[in-house]
Amino acid sequence: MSTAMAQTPSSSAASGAATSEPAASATPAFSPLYQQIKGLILQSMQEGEWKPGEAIPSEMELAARFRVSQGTVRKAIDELAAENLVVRRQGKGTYVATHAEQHLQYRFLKLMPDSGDRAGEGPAERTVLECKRVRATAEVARALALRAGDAVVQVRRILSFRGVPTILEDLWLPGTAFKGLSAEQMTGYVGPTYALFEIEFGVRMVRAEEKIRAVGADSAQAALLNVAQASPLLSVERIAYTYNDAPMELRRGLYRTDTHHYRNELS
Amino acid sequence: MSTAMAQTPSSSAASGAATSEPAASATPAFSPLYQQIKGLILQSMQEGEWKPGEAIPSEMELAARFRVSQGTVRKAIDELAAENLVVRRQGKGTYVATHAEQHLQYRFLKLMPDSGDRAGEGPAERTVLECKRVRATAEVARALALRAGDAVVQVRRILSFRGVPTILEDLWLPGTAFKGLSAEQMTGYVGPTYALFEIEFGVRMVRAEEKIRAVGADSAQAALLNVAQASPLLSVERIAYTYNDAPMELRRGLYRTDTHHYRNELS
DNA sequence: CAGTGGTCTAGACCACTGG
DNA sequence: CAGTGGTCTAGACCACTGC
Repeated sequence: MSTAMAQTPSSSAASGAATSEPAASATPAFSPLYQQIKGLILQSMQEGEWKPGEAIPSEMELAARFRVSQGTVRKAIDELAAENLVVRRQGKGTYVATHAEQHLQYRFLKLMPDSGDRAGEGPAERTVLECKRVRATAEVARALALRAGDAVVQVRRILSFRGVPTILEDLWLPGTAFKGLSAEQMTGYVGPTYALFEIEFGVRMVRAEEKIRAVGADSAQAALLNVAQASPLLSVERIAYTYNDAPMELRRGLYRTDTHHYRNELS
Repeated sequence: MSTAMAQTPSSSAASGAATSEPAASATPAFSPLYQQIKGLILQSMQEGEWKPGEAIPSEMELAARFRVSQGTVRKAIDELAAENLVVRRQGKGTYVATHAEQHLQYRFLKLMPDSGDRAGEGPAERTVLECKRVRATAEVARALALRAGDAVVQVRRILSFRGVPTILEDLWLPGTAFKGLSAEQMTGYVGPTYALFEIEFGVRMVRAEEKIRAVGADSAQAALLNVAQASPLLSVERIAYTYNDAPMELRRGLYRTDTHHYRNELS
């Protein structure tokens, strides 16, 4: 699996060399060893040393590589696991999380059928209405941390369940990272769209923020979703981020909530 | 538990560590020591040994009490902290979480002003329209795990921000636990409603589930929220639970989302 | 069986809080 | 200063997976 392990530039992590930095930069920043280790593991994941779905080295190996105890590596991995960046499997190893896994499939889609059984509904049927390169509007540029006018890929599609159109959504993706994304690709790919992004473009979405509103369907939207004009719909605006908190997708969804609901758990 | 080793008094931690309590025993399943400790701490919180806002014993004290190492207690508390049941403060101690704290105030209210600054908005102004004892409908009974016809307290109120009515909500609470709840109490109390529930009725909400939909305002709702009839509103149905996963509140909110939005973070 | 993650211990030291 | 939570280590053993 992992190739060479010599590549550990800051493996000075050895003897608690945490603190003493040149006082020049006003950063008294003390960060615990395990946080530094976490950062190094994260960095290796970003750089593709271990790809989504692959196993990372065992705790023992990582402890040796970073010259720390297994417990310290463990705490670093604990945090990565808590953030869903990594999945632990007892007796097997620790794996880089991926959207291409059955049980983690719809991690970002909180819409559930009122019956509560999403599995019984089968996979969503996708209809791609549009997939084109355009220039970013000011708004899209702001959301994606681009400049207005930069190239973006815009996708419009409908998701249906049991043949009933339920979600109408528009996606905007940075043009450079998603060069070559086509309607055929988005239609034909079997599995979650985010898995396609991982596999074809090497972009893994790690977290997302959503702003939810109730809106009335305009005539075009109503026609596409097969509801009456002005019907109340759930508007879900999502910004999804990759590893560095870099925004990589803006998505605006309109959800029908006559047969489904958005489910959220608070704690 | 399996170890028979002298250094691993796991059984004594589970049963013998019950110190003064009756030790509900009947601990059937096998679970790690730290999970058992977590359960015991939880139990003490439920029983009111330490009340919301108070400090629980130090890790060392708990370790002695349960006859386990500090590390094991630490892992138990780590989980409780991750579930927001407890708050750690370095150098001071570990405290039972409470809704009566400034920075944890609106833990269950995800509606944000579009400006993003909820603090700048000031506290919500509450108008209680109704607070009465009624008999549970089948639906309310199901949500609260009661029997249809059982007594419940029903509250209807409006929350306004900067004088603008923004949320219309109905609450249903089990009649036995909330005997004596009055409109004056709900109006006059300074602080989150959940803090009032904690202090006056000893009921602490620990987690909640929400089902969100887009709906159109009927004429009565429209009048109360000062919007046009059929305006799209966010319908938020919440069931809040106490310690034992016992449902203690059903709440149906209608949120205006023309100036606010429901903010959610996915990971 | 060997190798992985998971639990538990014991002890050391660090960082923060308050009197 | 003493007491708290926070970090780190080293070593032991347990539970699970696969060969």
